[in-house]
Amino acid sequence: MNNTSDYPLSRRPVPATRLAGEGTREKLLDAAEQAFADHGFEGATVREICLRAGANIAAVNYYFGDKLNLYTEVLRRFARKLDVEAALSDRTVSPEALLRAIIRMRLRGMFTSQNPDLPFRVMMHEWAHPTPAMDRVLNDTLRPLYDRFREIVGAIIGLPRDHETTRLCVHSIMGQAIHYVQGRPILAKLWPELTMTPDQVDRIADHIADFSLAYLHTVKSARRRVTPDARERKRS
Amino acid sequence: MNNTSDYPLSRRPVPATRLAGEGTREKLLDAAEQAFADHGFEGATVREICLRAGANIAAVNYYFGDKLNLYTEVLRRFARKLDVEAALSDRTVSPEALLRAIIRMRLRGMFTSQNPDLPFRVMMHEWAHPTPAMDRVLNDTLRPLYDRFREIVGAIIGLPRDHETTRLCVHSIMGQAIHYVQGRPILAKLWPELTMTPDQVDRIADHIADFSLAYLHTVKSARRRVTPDARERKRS
DNA sequence: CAATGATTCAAACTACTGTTTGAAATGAAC
DNA sequence: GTTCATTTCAAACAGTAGTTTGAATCATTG
Repeated sequence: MNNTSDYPLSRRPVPATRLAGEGTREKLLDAAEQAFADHGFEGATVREICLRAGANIAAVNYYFGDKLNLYTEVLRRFARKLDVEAALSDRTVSPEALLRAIIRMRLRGMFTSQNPDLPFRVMMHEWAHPTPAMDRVLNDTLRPLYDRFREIVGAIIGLPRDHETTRLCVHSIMGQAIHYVQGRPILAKLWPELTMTPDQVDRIADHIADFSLAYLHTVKSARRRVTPDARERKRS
Repeated sequence: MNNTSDYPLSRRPVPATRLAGEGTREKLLDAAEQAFADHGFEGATVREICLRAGANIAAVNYYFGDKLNLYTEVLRRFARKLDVEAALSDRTVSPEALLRAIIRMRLRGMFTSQNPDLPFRVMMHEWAHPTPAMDRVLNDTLRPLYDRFREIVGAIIGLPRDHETTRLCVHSIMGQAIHYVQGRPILAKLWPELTMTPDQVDRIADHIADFSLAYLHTVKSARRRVTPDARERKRS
């Protein structure tokens, strides 16, 4: 009764013959992706998800046990798509170019793909209102990306990825990008011309890269001017 | 029935003698501030607010008609505190110093004041999940601050406040600061050492100022190198 | 003191949430 | 065609939300 981890009891044997069944399970996941991306975990309702999936209200509990398990499954599916982030593994280009490419890719995924970047939108909800399902995804998916991103930025400024300056820079960049997602509703009112056309999105991405690299290069050259291993400048 | 704007029907005459009554109304507002700052509009419950105010569950409806009106009133009260932003009006110091002071003040208010900056925290919830009450506050309170901030940044880079570059820079700065508020729960897991001590908060504020001014000064000098009125650089 | 209006209170009401239930439909295997 | 587990379904359940109600309390006024 307490154990929720192994839910689809009836589905465990996988009786080698199910077509319609697997269909609604998949449809539920698709509908749930959309709903959770739109309204977050608490905002999305099981009824809405089932309605959009063309399934009965009891379908969620039948296939996933409860809403949280469905949500966890959605996060897991997202994780599989996210973690094979092609650009993040490419070590042949300069870290500066990599940084620019990552920023652009993220923003494009958010605003210009035919159906917007659902994984990222769900993450944004988590960012503001974390759920119990977050811990696992955080460690499995988000942290590797975060660590890799710190390495890239660290490479640009010539500091280890654990250095406070590196982390502050990483969060400055993340903050800029996330801002356009998190604050979209209010941004639209504060800046009506911001319609997020593909052109505009690319310009925003370039701006964030330019804006950030200006400081990163400052740190880099400041470090060059001092003797290496002298890490106690900063915080004048 | 439809009109919700003039609710306290029974309170309109203000019969010149009410002490206990005004007391609970004020207590409700105080409790609501805290609750809305903690959980946002939807997350906060009327029952919790009344409990914290030591009032009956019906008190909210008696004094404010409904939850949304109470919330609007809270936002209005915040507006009165926010809009006389001392630092924002000071035009004697350099815009750079002003920018730095504003960033520091905001972050300090968020993380180190004895009771944290409730207005700002409520705004952060609005930022992610806007409510119908937002429109009025947006125009009355947030937009003037936003416009003034654009002027300050515009003064630094020598561009009008409506220029796209100015706006992009403004949002880059806002994004950085908001990031530490919005993403606090997840930041705490991604970066456990970030305990937001007063020292650390000041260091973050300085970093955001340094990070941003690096680019702003780039734009300024880039504009100096070209003939004035030539606005069509940028977006190489 | 009686009366009047403002305020408080406990309880119920309505609506919505996630969840459970038990019967009905489905479809493959014998 | 019967059997059997899987899947679907409508309905109800339990819990919580905001809101309403009508009587009880209180304070002030005539």
